Amino acid sequence: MSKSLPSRADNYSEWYNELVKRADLAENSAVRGCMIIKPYGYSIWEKMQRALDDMFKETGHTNAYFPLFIPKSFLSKEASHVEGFAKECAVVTHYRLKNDPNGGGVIVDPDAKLEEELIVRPTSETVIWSSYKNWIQSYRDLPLLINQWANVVRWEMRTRLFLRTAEFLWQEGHTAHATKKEAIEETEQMLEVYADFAENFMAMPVVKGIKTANERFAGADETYCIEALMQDGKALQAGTSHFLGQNFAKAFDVKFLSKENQLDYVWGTSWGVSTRLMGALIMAHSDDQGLVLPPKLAPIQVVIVPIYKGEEQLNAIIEKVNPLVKSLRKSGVSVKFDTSDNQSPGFKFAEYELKGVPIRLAIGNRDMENGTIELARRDTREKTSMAFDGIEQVVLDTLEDIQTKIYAKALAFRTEKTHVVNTWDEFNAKLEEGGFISAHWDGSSETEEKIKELTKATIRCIPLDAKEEAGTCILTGNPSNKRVLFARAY
RNA sequence: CGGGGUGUAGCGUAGCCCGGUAUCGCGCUUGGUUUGGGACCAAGAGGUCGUAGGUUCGAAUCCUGCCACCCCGACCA
Repeated sequence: MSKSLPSRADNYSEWYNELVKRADLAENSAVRGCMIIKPYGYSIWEKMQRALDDMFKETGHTNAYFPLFIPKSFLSKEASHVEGFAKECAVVTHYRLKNDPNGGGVIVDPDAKLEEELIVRPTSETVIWSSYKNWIQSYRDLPLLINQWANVVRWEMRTRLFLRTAEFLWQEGHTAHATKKEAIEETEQMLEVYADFAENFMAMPVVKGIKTANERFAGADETYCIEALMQDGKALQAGTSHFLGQNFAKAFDVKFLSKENQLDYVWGTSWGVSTRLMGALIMAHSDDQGLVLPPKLAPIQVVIVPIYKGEEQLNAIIEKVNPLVKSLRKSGVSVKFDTSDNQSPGFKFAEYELKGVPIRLAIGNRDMENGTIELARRDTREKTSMAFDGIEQVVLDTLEDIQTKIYAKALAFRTEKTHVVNTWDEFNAKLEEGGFISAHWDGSSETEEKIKELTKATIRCIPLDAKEEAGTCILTGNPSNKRVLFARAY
């Protein structure tokens, strides 16, 4: 294994792949397209889960669990939904294996064919709505606010660790409401939750917007999304929140009796974020030295590396550092004091930088004599020698500062890479530079398709904060009343 | 699924054109010396050369099929 990572400038995707593996986040599995999330990677995901789950609970949702398998018939109930997912579903056809009578290990027992094939869920709207039918009779049963943490399978052609895998972990919220207004409010509320999480925990700025009809979720009336910009100038859809209208209620016959004794279909939403956020997190901040993790999601926030000659010095350092470790932990900081002696300090420095540990403290004999300790921050790679006394407060402040600074840096990058263009030539020129392009579009699917065909750029979203502004479509010259955001995307 | 490429120890590789049972580095084990930015010395362990078949006295090497992975397209969170 060579020591340094491929650089982002040389080969961005190779840099990404190598980083995921070297930082011990994940690796490919024996099954094509599936990934093994390793302990270090999983602990980041767990931190994301915890934060999101708390936010879901605060907004009134509860968790439940629905099965992995979906009867094939369920999937055909909502027409556009099937169309969207049919091409990428894994199907269970048999329930038993047997020994090959010809000797070659086990084979599928042809006598064990299922009467109705089962689909491995690509998403759970159908199973969940078939249950909601039994759970909802009256307006008093509404709203129904449920979330589940689960794995889903979408048989993708080309996969990349975290960004697109055949099986991935996610959460999917599925809610049912008495009124359209309330369902839309829920959809918008969850989009806000996602944006809040992305910005305040992941330190990743996002654009909130709605998808065009082409990019909409299969079965939704409206898809809201958060879009982030990666360091290579490509956009990444980081989360979606769908207003389902009455589509699934009609498909699964979910009706309720209102206060006015009127029978009506319920209104639905669904919303999800996945382990793809891990990919977003990696690409948003990391550099050629390795991961850069926001303190709020870093499994190890502070690592302490002792530098010593002989056991006596090590013991003195341990004695000095232990109280610091204890008090930092008491303040809720996750600390690793790495006293292992099978690696040199230099190796440890490089290793913890690769893993994105926000703060490194190094203490050696020199510091012991001077009453100092060295603090290195991962985001800027600055090292400062400072007084040992009072270091705890400095660490706490620095963690907050890193969280703020990496957000500011990512935001500055996005601002710099967001181009407002008015002509087709400008559009193409800026597209090559990468980034978001804010331009007028005539609102037709044909034009959107045409632009995609010509440039590989898609409309990421119509930003929620887009101003009313008269203009002409970048391609057709037809009138437009607001700008949309284009980019090449993951 | 189309076009291109690659499969040799845990990882990265040499050898392949020109057939004779595998090279080097990292990592690993043991012992010693080290430790302020990826330490050094010594001794070890580890390989049915992706897989199935063919040619041959003999195949990592030549031929054919298959599989996997990577890059570029079509599809997607």
